[in-house]
Amino acid sequence: MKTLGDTLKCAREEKELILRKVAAEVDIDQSLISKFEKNERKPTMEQIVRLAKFYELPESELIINWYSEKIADELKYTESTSEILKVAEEKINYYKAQENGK
Amino acid sequence: MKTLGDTLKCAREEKELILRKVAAEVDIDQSLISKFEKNERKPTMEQIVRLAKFYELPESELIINWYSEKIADELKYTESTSEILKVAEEKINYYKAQENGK
DNA sequence: TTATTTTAGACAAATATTGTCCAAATTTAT
DNA sequence: ATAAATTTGGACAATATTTGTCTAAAATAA
Repeated sequence: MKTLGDTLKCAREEKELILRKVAAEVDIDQSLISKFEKNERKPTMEQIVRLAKFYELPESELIINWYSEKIADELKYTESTSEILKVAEEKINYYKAQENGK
Repeated sequence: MKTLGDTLKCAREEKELILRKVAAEVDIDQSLISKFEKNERKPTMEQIVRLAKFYELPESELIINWYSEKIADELKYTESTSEILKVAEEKINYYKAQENGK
């Protein structure tokens, strides 16, 4: 299972960059970036965008990983998760339909 | 689309109770309960449990609603939501499998 | 070993959530 | 219509959660 952290770490290793260097370029503390790679902290959306740009990764891939991990974290110790996700999707579709027909 | 707030309000009206009364019984400010019913605030899990008990509603129904609304809120203005949910489910299943085989 | 890179942990700063109160608005009853 | 009761909105303080920063320990490479 490839995590957001894995993706970021791979991207950095591909380019053979050290944390200090990336940190300077994207203006994020190197310790934070290390934690992103180890999934100990979640980047903010703005950080995601900057990292995607810097590593030349598709932003959408990172965002999908970001949200799905957030949700997985929330439901990790919960029952009826597939039911919850099913209902969540229904509600989202309902809200979005509302928005369009506004 | 039946919300958690709808469920709580219906339950209260079924029993013909006023907010003040419920508030006293479950020890939650009546203004808060009003907001729960209008989906302006989310109850905490503890409050969910107390309300379910008081109204004699299945706790799991409320919890499913609670989580699914939380997720729907998070994804309301996001793209690729069904992809996100799909990936989220995969990750959850992965984590849970890990837990069992620990 | 020494130098470099990565990681862990503590802590303050910034955000977000929650509970409480009160008065305005709404509804119901007289 | 007025008065009484109920519901609701909004402001604010209290709490909790998340985030950024720093420092030094741990790990890795030279």
